[in-house]
Amino acid sequence: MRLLVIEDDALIARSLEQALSPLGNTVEVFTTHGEGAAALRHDRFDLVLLDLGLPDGDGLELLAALRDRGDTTPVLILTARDAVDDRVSGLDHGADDYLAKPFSLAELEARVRALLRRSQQRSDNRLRYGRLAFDPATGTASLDDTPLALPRRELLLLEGLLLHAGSIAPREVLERRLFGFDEVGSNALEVYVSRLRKRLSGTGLQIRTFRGLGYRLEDAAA
Amino acid sequence: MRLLVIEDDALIARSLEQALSPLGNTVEVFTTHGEGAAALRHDRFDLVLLDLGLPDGDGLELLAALRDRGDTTPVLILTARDAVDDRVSGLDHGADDYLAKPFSLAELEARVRALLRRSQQRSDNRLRYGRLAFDPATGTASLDDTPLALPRRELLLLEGLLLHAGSIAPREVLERRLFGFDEVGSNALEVYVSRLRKRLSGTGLQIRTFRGLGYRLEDAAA
DNA sequence: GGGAAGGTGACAGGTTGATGACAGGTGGCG
DNA sequence: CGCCACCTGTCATCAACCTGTCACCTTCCC
Repeated sequence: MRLLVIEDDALIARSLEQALSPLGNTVEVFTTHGEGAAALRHDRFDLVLLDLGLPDGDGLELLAALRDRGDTTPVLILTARDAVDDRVSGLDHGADDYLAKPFSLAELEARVRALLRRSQQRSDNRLRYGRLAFDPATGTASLDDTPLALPRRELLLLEGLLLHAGSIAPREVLERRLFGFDEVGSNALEVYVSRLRKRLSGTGLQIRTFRGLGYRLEDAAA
Repeated sequence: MRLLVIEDDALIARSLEQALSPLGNTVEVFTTHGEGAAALRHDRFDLVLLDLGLPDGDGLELLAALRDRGDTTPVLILTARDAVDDRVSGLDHGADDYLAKPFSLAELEARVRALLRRSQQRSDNRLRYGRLAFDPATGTASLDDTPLALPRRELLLLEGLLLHAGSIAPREVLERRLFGFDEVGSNALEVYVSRLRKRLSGTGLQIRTFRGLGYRLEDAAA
């Protein structure tokens, strides 16, 4: 798989490269939109990781131009945490998924795998675990294919748990996912865990606590 | 840096030692695969120089066993002749590089430096011992790559033991690590050793007491 | 045997996580 | 605007777990 990373922060670019290369991918890095656009015109990639917030231009234009040419290469957008607008307009402009900084490498890998899988087999990139699924494209969770109406925070929590499906989602990661850097001043995370637990009761799924570490989504049957 | 040399030819072993020690490394030499394997089970090295053609066993098996344990210590293979087969299967079995005898010391040094640099840069300064690993970056311990939920004090103790992997961790060092200068007024260390032992039971690892000295983490199999 | 070092079960007190309740906020709708 | 339903973060309270201590036992060594 050939991946193209368009990201100006050398540190982030490097960690992306180091995370994705071991999965058997060739990773190409460019630090400006101009270079990235040129690469996309002359070359074929299986996935593009695009940072919108680069100094030299509008990432959305790059994306729009790509789609106008009929190029359907999957694009995963990287945005700063609070830029919800970016995310939405990114998806509008034809992005396939988004990732808010800061993100964990596990999260990144999960998304990249999902996108690559989809582009290979035309299957969807929904995150699944047991009877649960989460579709990043529409931002909706579902249980047995029937949509779940979850409040925003609980949705974020569920998504965070699904991204770490099978392993423990660290407290800090979940906290950052729900509250960003807003430094919520109490046991808010526990509250949302509790609320989500209540909703999951009867679904055969449960959230297990790992003291000092975090939480893990589990099949109650196990 | 700690280097392990497994090589039966005393002359070669000596010249390896003499070439590598001046670079600031501690070099341990063993002349059989059996001894080398034992050393690798009980101790942590930054690099292993492994001669495949030893009379007492198959070096590839040693290498395979090492990787099966999840040990990613860099291994540089030495082979007698320009045996391409050995080289290929060595790399297949998880070796990081290969050197054919006879080799120049300059070449050896260059390869060793490259491997050490790479392993350092891997920012993977996890401590390992057998199936156990501890990542100082996240402050988490794991067994076979699944995180262990350990209370703080037991985690500190485990970390202390891993820091001295292969050798005896002195009592006072461990006490200082667990309790700082708080001068705990009883047999608290023994209590935590006992608790950690209980948790390690069934993992194939054990904590052995050295009266008047301290404790050492050991592979129960040995 | 006797003394010293270490091992371990039990316990009180502290800390972390879980959960119900509540007040303020937000957005829809007349 | 006023009402209502619902989402959010905080707190009080409770449960689970961690921590250090002690008592008493085992092991080692003379």
